Amino acid sequence: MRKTTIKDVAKYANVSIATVSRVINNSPLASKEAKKKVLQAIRELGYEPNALARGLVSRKSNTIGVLIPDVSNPFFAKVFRGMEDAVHKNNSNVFICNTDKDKERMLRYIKFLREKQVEGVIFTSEEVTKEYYEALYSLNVPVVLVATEAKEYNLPAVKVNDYQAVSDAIKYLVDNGHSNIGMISGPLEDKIAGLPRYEGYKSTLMEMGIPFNEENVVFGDYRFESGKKAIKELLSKNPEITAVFVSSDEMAIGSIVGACKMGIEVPKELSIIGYDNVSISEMSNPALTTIDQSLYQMGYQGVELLFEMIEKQKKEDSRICKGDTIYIPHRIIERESVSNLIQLNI
Amino acid sequence: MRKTTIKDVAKYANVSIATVSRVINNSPLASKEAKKKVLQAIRELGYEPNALARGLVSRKSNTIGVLIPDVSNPFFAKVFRGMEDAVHKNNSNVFICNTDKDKERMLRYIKFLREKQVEGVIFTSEEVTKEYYEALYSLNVPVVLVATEAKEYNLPAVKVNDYQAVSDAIKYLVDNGHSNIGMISGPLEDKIAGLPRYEGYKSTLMEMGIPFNEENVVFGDYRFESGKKAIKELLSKNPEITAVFVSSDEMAIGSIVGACKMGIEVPKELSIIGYDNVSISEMSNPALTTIDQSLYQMGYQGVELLFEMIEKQKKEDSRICKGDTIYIPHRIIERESVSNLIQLNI
DNA sequence: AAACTAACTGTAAACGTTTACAGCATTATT
DNA sequence: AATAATGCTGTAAACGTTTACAGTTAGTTT
Repeated sequence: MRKTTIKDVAKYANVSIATVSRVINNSPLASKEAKKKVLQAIRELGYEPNALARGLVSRKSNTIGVLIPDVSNPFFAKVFRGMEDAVHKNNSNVFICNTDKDKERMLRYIKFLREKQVEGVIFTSEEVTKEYYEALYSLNVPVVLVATEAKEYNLPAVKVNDYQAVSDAIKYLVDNGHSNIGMISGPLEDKIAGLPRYEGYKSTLMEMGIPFNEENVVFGDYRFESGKKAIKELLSKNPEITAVFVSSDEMAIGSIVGACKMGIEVPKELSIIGYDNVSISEMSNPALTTIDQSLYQMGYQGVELLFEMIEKQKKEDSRICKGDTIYIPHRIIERESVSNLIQLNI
Repeated sequence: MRKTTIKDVAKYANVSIATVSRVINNSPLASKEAKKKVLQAIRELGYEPNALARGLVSRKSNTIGVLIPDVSNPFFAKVFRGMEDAVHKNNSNVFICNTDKDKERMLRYIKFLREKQVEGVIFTSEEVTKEYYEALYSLNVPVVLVATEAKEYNLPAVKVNDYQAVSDAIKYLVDNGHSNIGMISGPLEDKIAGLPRYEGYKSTLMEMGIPFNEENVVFGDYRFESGKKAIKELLSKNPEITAVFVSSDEMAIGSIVGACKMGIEVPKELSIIGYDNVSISEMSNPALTTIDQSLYQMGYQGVELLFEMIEKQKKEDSRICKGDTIYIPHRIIERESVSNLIQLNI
């Protein structure tokens, strides 16, 4: 059963296909009368233009691609939701690609996006390796990085300043009277969210006149279970710790649960501050004090930037799409998992 | 900058575009020699076929649409992840549409999917109203329902049997010695997840010889905050309750937190069982005992079914796509939020 | 009344593919 | 030796749009 085409509409309305096309795209070249006839025909036949054909001749697919590790992870889910809303505000669509941080999947998807003639792509939360950069470059469309950056390639990016955010978190703990501060970090090989946070922790401690001690940091993989394990390890290495900065909310909640199983009460005996402000952080018991990354906004803004670049590229017909990193604001969300030692001592 | 096309490849390899096309689609009509020349040319020119043009002539977009309330909700995120994996296993792509349970958005998206020539659509977790059904029907492609059903329209669906699942949950509580069992339900106007679960609760209670009491059920909206509020309301109406079935995990975790704030210990003084087995249910404290819906599998299977139907429709050239509801298995995940009264009494 | 303009309309070419069809060697069959 | 079959190739039409261009009509200016 063939779908209704522009030809059918033209015949039905007794005009040429050019006129129909003009009406659809409401060009000023169509007369009132023609418009009326055509609109009527469209309604009666239930016509809907074929985006494939449109895209082919206009060279516009109205589609962008999003490369993201895993939408089922609450962190990415939130970021993606922001992206999606921005995409639809711009009357466009999005192909989503879960890469699982797998090289082959990533490369396959990039190829795929090319075939689909996407007009831009968002690359989320992974390190931009040389191989990835080349694949992206060959796409020949604007690329925006979200929750990651790649200064060496000069790609535009939207993220929070991790170093600064962690630094603020540590200062907050110190302001609350803590000086024996531990950390549960992501892996240091992770150049995006691992290393910079670790360094933020280390430098800020030193800046505040607190000696840095390697024993006070333990590593995890950002997930719940690893937080549960890590807190035990940390506390067994140094039971004197009164507060710990944890590199992700999920892992932080793991630490709370882990501490609880050890009979340690949060925040009375141990303060915990997380990172991300993912929705589950309000649901933990006690509710998690954390660094808000405005994930939704990060996604939204990344896509907005992408559309600006697409617009710009179209005008200038330039091939190269460079840009700086835009740092979006972060802030501390005070909930229940950090106690104020100073107040307590008064 | 024009992209490399099949013509460029043909010229470069000194063959006709038909031959190039044959090689790309590895048709047996291409000779070994031609294949070699063409492949070489493709590699050197970095050619990638244009999916828009392909789709136009072959009338295949290799794309399906997913209508889903909100991917940033962990429930849907998990379901969607299953869908996405199934889609990519079938060498296809997916347009995702967050409807926010908003009628206008839904209708707009359906129109949209039609323009994009999707070959099938997944409709998730909402009631199929007459208006929606008609919009979907006009798409003229197979539709599969996931986490919802619509017997009156005979649409194929994949979901768990809510009534049975709730019934099992109640029996489980009874088996653990509870007889004063409350419920935090979704709204009864919700024909998909509200009413059936409420009825499962009511009937099973009666079946087990426990009188049903309207006072023992309180309503929420499945979200955390409403669970927190609801448990207070429930307990104030009837402090004798020893266990409560809560219609979603998020709301159940809210109840745990709410109870805790009231100084009531879960599960020692109050048992709570949830519904969904969303990833955060392992992260609550105590970890939540719940009914597993295999969300990932639900999404995966829904998409698999959709592809089968697309295949079938292509062969039979039939317009109508009817089907039964496939109930996928559910099971009780025993964690820490339900206590066994019988064991305790021994 | 001729020439020009304005406001619209239709024809046809393009977009980048797939594929039916016809054609041409080459080999196999009579 | 003529015919048939096989294996491959290229030409051209189609897919459903957009849009440059030429054409038509009616109204305005001279």
